[in-house]
Amino acid sequence: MSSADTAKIASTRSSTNSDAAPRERILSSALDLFYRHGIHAVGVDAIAEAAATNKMTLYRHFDSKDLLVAECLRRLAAETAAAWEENAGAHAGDPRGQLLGWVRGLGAWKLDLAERGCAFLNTAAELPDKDHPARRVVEEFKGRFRERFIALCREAELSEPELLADEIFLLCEGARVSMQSVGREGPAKRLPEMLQRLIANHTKQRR
Amino acid sequence: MSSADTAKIASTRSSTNSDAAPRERILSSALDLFYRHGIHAVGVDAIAEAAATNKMTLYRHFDSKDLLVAECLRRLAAETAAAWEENAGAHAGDPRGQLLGWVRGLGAWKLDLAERGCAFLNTAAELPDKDHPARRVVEEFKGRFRERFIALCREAELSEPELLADEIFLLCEGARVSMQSVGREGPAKRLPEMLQRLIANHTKQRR
DNA sequence: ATATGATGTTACCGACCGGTAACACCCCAT
DNA sequence: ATGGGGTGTTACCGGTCGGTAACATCATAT
Repeated sequence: MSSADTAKIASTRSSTNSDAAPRERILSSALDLFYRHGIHAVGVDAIAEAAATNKMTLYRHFDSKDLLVAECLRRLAAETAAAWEENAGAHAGDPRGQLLGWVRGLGAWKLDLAERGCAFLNTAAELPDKDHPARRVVEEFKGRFRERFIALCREAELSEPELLADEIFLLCEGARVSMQSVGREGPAKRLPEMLQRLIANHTKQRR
Repeated sequence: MSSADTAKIASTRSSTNSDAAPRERILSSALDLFYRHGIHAVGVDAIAEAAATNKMTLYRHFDSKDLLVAECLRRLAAETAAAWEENAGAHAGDPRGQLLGWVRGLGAWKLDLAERGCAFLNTAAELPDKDHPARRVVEEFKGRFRERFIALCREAELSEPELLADEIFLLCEGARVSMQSVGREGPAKRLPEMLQRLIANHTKQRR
């Protein structure tokens, strides 16, 4: 189909994540390659090579490529959840602070290294099959993400918490996904500003 | 990789778009299949079969699958542009009416048949190569989309038109893309409400 | 030292996919 | 009728990909 795909895939495996267990190397390499090149475009051989191992050990740890994809997303979801918890810990008992902290973190770095958009949404775009193991991870992750916003908006006693949370959710989703179409300097650049204003508008009574 | 893919692809080619020129049938069939199953998952044979023709005539009209994908998106972009023009005509000289009209149209049907999200964004997710012919179509389309919002917000003399337009843009993008992760009954359901309020907030002077 | 488990190596299979060649066909204009 | 252009049919090629088999190797624990 396209030009040389596989040739230029195995690139940045350099020093990151060496001397870890093969399973971990495979997971992180796969996550990286899937994100940068897409799932269909990355073969298991390329993953194994990037992880400094081989296809056999890959299949000893993962039953199939599909399950590997799902496992990658589970790992990414866990990392994101950990970031959430960390942010929650930094603003314990202060839901509004948590919300604003998350917004600040979004602008600081989350979006800068998201040139290829959201890994979960990209996966959903590539795997339309509702029964694919990775799809369930995507849906569960995004669902939890949304619920977390709702809970936070409620706890912060902002007005119309559900509507506000969903608006925040959509803005975040749009920002990540827009990286790939209108670029880093596009609308996503002003996301923190939008979110801060939005939250301010829902502070105190009504608007 | 997955289970039987190709088997259940050629399904709904029934009565739609018969008796048209082969090129048109191929384009609309390809657009439909690409959207529902993803680009990588749909082979040219499946497209030809869905278009009630064969692979040879497909390749007589399109030099490669990649160019077919790009042409499909060009067609979709043209259709969307036509819808814009139609909406503009219905509210001639009334930019605010155009904006609200578009918002209303969004809630009415645009999102209902977008179960697989945005075709442009899905394509970008599947084709990370910046030089792919389809990517250019995606970027150009989304860029124009954004600019249209900006122009409309300016003409409607809303406050902070650029920021508002980008917020509308991100909300729309988020809504479409969220169809695939949190479903039709998720945040996207309240998109029109969000947009109307947002526009109202930027009407008159300041907030 | 030796047994055991995890890892590396090579080769291979079957399936699918994008793309092409060669040829038969059919419709329509002259 | 007789072209000729667009279309259908079949068969094929080269390459890639997911997944497996069989065997060699290495490290560690007892």
